Amino acid sequence: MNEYSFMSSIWKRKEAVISTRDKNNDKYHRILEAAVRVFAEQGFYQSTVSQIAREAGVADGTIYLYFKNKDDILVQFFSYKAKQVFDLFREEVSKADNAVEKLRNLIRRHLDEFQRDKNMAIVYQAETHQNSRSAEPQIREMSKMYLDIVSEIVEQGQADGSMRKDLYLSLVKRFIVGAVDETINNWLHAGGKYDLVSMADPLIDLFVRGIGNTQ
Amino acid sequence: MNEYSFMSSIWKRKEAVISTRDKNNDKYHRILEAAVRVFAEQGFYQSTVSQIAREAGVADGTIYLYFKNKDDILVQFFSYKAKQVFDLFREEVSKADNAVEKLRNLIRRHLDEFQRDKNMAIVYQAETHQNSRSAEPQIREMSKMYLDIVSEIVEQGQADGSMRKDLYLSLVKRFIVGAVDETINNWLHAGGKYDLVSMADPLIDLFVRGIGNTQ
Amino acid sequence: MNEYSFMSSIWKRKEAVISTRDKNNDKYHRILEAAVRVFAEQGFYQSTVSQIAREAGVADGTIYLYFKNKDDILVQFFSYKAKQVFDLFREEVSKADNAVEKLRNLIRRHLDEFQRDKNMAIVYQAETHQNSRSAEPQIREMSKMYLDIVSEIVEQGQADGSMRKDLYLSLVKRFIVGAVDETINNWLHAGGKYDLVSMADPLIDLFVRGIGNTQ
Amino acid sequence: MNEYSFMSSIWKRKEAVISTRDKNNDKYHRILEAAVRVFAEQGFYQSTVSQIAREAGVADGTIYLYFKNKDDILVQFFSYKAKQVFDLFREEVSKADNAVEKLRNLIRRHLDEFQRDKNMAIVYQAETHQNSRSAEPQIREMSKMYLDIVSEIVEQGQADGSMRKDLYLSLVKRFIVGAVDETINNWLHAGGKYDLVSMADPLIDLFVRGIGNTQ
DNA sequence: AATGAATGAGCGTTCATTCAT
DNA sequence: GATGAATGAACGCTCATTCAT
Repeated sequence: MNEYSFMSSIWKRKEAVISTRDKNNDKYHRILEAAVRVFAEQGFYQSTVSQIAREAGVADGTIYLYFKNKDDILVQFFSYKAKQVFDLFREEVSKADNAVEKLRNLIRRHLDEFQRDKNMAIVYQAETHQNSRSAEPQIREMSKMYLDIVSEIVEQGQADGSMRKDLYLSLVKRFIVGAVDETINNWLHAGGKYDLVSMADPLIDLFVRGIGNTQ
Repeated sequence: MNEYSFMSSIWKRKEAVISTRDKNNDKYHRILEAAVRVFAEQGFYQSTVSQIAREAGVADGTIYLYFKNKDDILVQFFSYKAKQVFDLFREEVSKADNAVEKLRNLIRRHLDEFQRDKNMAIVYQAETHQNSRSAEPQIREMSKMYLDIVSEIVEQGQADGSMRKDLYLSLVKRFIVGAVDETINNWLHAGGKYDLVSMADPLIDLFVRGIGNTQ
Repeated sequence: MNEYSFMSSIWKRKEAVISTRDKNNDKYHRILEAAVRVFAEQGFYQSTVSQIAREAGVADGTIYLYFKNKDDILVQFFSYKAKQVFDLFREEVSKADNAVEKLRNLIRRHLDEFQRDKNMAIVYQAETHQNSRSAEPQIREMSKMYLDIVSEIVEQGQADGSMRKDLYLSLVKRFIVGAVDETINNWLHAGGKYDLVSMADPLIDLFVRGIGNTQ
Repeated sequence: MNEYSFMSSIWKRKEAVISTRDKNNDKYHRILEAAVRVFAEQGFYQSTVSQIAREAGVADGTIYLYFKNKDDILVQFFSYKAKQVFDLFREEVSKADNAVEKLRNLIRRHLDEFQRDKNMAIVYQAETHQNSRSAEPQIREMSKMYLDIVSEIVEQGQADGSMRKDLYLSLVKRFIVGAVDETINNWLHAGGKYDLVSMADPLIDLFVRGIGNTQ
C-alpha cells in the first residue's frame, strides 16, 4: 500500500515485547506498519483488529502476541515510532547555530518526515486533537518534547538578539506549532499532492517578519 | 447540566425535520445539545445513542425521529450549530474598518465563542482533524468559509498598505487559522482554566509583527 | 424440553432487573429456565450465551437486558430460584412436631423438589461442589440455610430426648446433608429413572438407627 | 511448590505414552502434578494449557507429547493417580478383620489421603459432581470400586452379625460415601484448616449407632 | 409523536492445538 | 524429544437501529 516506509529502516526497538529474535521483530513491525496504514485510512475506532491482521498478513491472534490489546497498538505507535521522529528533530536543530536557522531546520525536517510517512501524519493529526484515552500520556510527552525544542530556540534567539524580547513564550510556542500543524493538516486534506517541504521557508518568513508592513 | 448554553438562544433552525411545532423543535435541540456534551466527553465513536438519549431525557427511538442515524447527529451539528457561529464571525468582522482590527475582532470573537461553549470547541477540534468522517462536507464548507473571511481581510490589508504585499496568501490563511486553533487546543488540554479571550491581542501582535527583531 | 417446570408456577420475583411488566417477567423467566436446562446439559462453562438465547427463543442481546453477564445468570438462579426451594423446606419442617418427623418431612420434600426439577438438581449438584467463583456467595448462603434447618431439628431432638446428646453437631449436619446429596447425585447419575422420594424413609431409618446391630 | 507430593513417591506408571525413559516419566508426572494444582485452583474449564505448562516448567507444545489433549489430562488423572489411591484403600481394609474396623480403616485412610493431597481432593470433588465430562468413564469406575469395597464390608458385617440385616444395601453405600464426601467437602470449603482424620471415629460412630436415642 | 424492548451483526479477545525449527 | 510462535474458531458482549404499542 505504501511503497516507502521509513519504519523498517529507522526503527531499532530496544525492548521487544516478547522476544528479540529477528523474526519476531519483523512481525512486530509488520503489524505496527499495517496498523498505522489502517488507522490512517479508517481512524482508530473504525479500524478492526481483523483488518490490521489481514493487512499485516498474520492471524488475528498473532496481534496479541505483540500487543496487549488494540489500544496498545496506538500506544506503542506513539511510544516508539513517532517519538523517534521527534528525536531526529532535535538532532537536526543542533546542526545550525543561528536561532532562526535552527527553527528552519526543525520545521523543514518536520515537514519532510511527515511528508515521507503520510500515514503517520494522518494518525498523528487525528489522535493529537482528541481526548484519546489510551495514548494520552504518550501524546502529552511528545507534545511537550516538541514545544521544549521550540522554546529553547526562541530563548536562544532572544539571547542573541535575533528575536523580540517582549514575547509571550508559551503563546509563541503554540503559534509556531499551530501554524506548522495546520500546514500539514491542509496538505493532508488536499490529498498530499503538493510538496510540503517547500512550505518551510515561507513559514519561517511569516514567523519572523509577521504579516504587517513595516517599511 | 450546563447552566448557560448559547445553543438555545442563538439557534434558529430553518427546516425542521418532521415538523415545526415548538415542542419538536425543543426536542431536536435538546438532543443536539446532549449529543455535543456526550461527544465532547467521550468522542464520537465512544458515545452511544443511548447515552445521548438519556442525557437529552428522551427515549432511544426518539433520536431517530429527528436524526437519520448517529452520524447524522454530527452532520447536523456542523450544518446548523457550528456554521452559525461562523456567521457571527462575519458579522463581527464587518464592525471594523481597518484590516488589522477586523482580524482582531474575528479572533477575539472566535476565542470568545469557543470559550463559551467548550463542548463545541472539543467536538470541533476533534472532528476537524480526522478524515473518513461522515461530516466531511460540512467541515470542508465551514473551513472554507473561515479561510475566506481571513483571505478577504488580508487582501484588504494588502490593498490599504497595512499588510505586506509579498505574502503567500493560502499559507497566511493556514498560518493564522493554525495558530488560533492550536491556542484553543492548548486551552482545552489545560482544562479550560485560563481566560482564552485574553490571548487575542498577543496573537494579533505575533501575526502582524512576527517574532523577529526589526529595530 | 422439560414438560413440567415448577419455575413459572412458584416464582414471584419481587424486584425485576429492568421493569416489572408481565412481558418482561415472562422473558426473564424464559431465559432463566432455558439457562438451567442448558447448564444442566452441558455444564456452566461449556454452555454458550447463544445456546441459552436459542433455547429461550430470544436474541443473544436480549439476555443482557435481564442479566448483567453470563455469570449473573447463575447468580440469579441461586439467588431467586433455588433459594426459594429452600424456603419451602422450612415451611415443610414446621408442619411436624416431632424432631424425627421434621427431618423426614425435610428430606422427603428435598427429594421431591429435586426430583421434580431435575435440571435444577444437576446444576445445584455441580455448582455446590466447585470453587465456582461467580455464585459462591449465593451457594454459601443456601448451604448455611439448609444446615441451619438441620441443626435446629437435631437440637430439638436432643432436647426432647429422641436424639443422642453426645453428638458432634457440625458433623451430624454434614452427615445428613452428605447422605441426602449423594442419594440425589446417584439418582442423577442413574438417569433419574427410579423414584427418588421413596428413598426418604430408608434414609431416615439409617440416620436414626445407624447400621449397627443393637439387639 | 508443594514440598510433599505423594504422586512422585507412590506412582508407578505402567505404560508410558511415548517412551519409558526416566526423563520422560519425570515430565509426564510433572505435568500431571502441575495440572492438578492448576485445576484445583481454577477449575478445569478455567485452567489453560499454558498455565499448566508454565506450572510444570515445560513448553505448551510439550503437553501434547504426553497427553492427547486438555481433556486427556483429566482422564489420565483419574485413570492413574486417583485410582491408585483407591487401591490403597483396599489394602488398608484388608488389615482389619472386623467389619466395623474395616470401615474405620477405610474412612481413616480416605480422609488421610485427601488431607495429604488437597488439590486432588478439590479436583475429585468438583469432577465427580458433574456430568458431560470427558473423564466420565474413569469416574464411574472409581466410584464403583469404592462402593464395592463398602458393599463387601457391609455384607461381611451382616454375615458376622455386627450389622443389621434389614439394610437397603445400595442406599447404605451412598449413605456412607455421601457422608464422607460431604465431610471432605466441608473441610475444603473451610480452607482445610482443621484435622480431617480426626473426623473418622465420630463418623463411624454415627454410621454404626445412628443419631437416634436407643436407651 | 414517543417509547424502549428487542434484535443480531459485528467486535475484541482468548486459548487449545499445530508444526517448523 | 522439546519448543513456543502462530493460528483461527469461537466466545461474551455491545450497541445502532427497528417497530409494535
